[in-house]
Amino acid sequence: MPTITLPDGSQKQFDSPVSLHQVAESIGPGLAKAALAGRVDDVLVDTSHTIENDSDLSIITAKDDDGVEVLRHSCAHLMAQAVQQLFPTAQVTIGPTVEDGFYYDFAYERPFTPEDLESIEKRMTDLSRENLTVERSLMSRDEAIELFKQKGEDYKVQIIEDIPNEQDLSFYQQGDFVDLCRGPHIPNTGKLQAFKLTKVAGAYWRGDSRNEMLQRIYGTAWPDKKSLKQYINRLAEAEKRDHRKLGKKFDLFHTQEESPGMVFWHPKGWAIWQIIEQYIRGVQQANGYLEIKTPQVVDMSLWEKSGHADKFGDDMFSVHADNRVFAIKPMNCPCHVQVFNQGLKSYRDLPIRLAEFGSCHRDEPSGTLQGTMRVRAFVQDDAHIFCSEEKIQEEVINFIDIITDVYHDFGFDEIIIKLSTRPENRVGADEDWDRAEKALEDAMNAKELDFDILPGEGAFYGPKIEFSLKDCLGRVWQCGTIQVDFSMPGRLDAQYVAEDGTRQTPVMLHRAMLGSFERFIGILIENYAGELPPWLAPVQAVVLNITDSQSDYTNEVGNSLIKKGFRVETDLRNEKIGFKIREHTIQKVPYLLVVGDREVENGQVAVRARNGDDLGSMSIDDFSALLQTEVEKKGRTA
RNA sequence: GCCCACAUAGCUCAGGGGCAGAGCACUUCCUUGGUAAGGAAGAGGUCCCCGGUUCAAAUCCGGGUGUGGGCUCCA
Repeated sequence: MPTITLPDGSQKQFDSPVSLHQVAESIGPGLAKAALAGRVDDVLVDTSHTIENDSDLSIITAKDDDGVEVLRHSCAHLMAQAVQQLFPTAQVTIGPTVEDGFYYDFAYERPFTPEDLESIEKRMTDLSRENLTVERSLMSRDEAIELFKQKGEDYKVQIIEDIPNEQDLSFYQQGDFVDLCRGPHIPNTGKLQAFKLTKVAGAYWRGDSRNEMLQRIYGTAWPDKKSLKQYINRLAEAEKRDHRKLGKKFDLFHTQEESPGMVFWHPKGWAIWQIIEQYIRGVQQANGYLEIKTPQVVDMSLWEKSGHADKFGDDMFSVHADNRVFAIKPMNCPCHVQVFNQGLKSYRDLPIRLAEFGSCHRDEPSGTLQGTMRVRAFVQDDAHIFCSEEKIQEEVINFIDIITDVYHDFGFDEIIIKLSTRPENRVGADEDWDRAEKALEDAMNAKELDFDILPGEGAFYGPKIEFSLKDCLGRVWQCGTIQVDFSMPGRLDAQYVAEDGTRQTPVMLHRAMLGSFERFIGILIENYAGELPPWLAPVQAVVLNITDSQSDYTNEVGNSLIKKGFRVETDLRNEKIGFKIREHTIQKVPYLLVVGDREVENGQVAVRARNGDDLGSMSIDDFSALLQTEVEKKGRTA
């Protein structure tokens, strides 16, 4: 006689064990129809699940995140069923949900083509219309192995064999298709109304690059057609913002075959770069950093000593000269230690914060390159803080203050922070790790920051904090980091004289705010969809004459603004004013200054904002003041 | 690095075993026009590279390079 407590606290009593579906029906036929699964005492179950004892229950529909998750997972099964009907020799492996959708990996004798995807999707629609009941059943491990062996599903057999023997396994059957699955699943395939297969790709069996490659089909699924459409629109919007597309459109940079993974920066792209570099330089100067510059090409022996050759040798470019082998530096840290090592340092000198806009090259695998986001040559806003262990926390707190400020200046309000702790393979004593991890954690708690802990994800030489930005489309980009390093100062003989006269090895903190300029500029372009705020815009204003007769005045206006330090161009072309306005508006120039006879006469400019607003006519000084205010706001909206 | 797709004018792209196409951009001329495209003419190509098949290859086949989407990787 179970008493069931619903999320609103109300209770229902039943004379005998009831299924979730029956409970839902007792509440209302609408809910019964919408029910996809349920949560009984915090365990997700199918609607067919029978409740025997007093329990808390919430019915899950497509309005719940869990419901959408179930929907997507079931959609993966639907796809697998369609694939096996169309391609009977295809073997199923795994089919989990991912953000916004799902995938399923198949082993098949040939790759699936885009045409295959179309027919699979069509079959899925048919199967959904058949409204097949999805039934759960239990089987012993041995029975299950026997069943899948019979079906020739070698991969499933492997999966089942890895599951401990004692537990019974649950299976879900819909029509002719049965799959091993923990569930829960939707009650019938008719619930799947809004889905689309998106792409086919290779994926290694069990995610290991030594294993064979399977065929992965990705799909997306939503509670209704409208959400699906919104999702597709969101993808289209993201594509429009693609930094590679906009980089070309706005003439910021290009790449070419002869230099894969390396960027040719054009004047406008480099202008953005320089604005950012000068800004970061200013921030660092204001916070006790000393800027340095170290060589690109350094004898391999240093990299052997630092440990890089051993661990990253494959990723390092090298050059030969004088019968020696040199590495093109993949990181700046060993060079920074060399600078630290010049001259005897006292504890009074610490902390020493050495910063470099350090150009690094890494021979990344060709398949990983992507626009300016993942490249083989990049510049980091890198710095290394040499300090005593007691100072770690203070330095980390300072850094958190600086980086939050910097991100706000760039218009990012949502910062995601993660602490990565000791990995299995590591150097340094456990007590050192204890203290370092605690220092990082305490620093973040002192700043009252929310953060996730990623156990085992730290670098081999120390724990780290990673700072990621969420852009306006909700995408997350890892940018900043601060990492404690117990290893390198010792390996490279960094020392200082302590208060008691003994030689001590400093702790080194690796830190970056933007990560790489290449990547950060790519992120900015996509976040702003190319519509950079005035402080970052490569061209802040264009002065346009209406006819040739105003060209002298146009040049005067342009030059006087350039002299004030603004980035301004003139457009004297023999074109109609509407044409010129259109072109520069498309180029996302923040302000267009139109000059006709009226303006010449009054010594003014007619100001048009990028969004089309007419700000009226004003003097050049007034416009300068207006632009200056905008520039000082940086990316902050408040 | 692995799987799949793609590579044609400066850009976006169509075409396709038999003289290489469009729109925009570019050049010249006309036009001097007040807030998102004025008009006319012209120029522009090793159809990514190397092989093969064929009377004939930009087109079909093989290899390479690059790019895109994934996988692995990302100190």
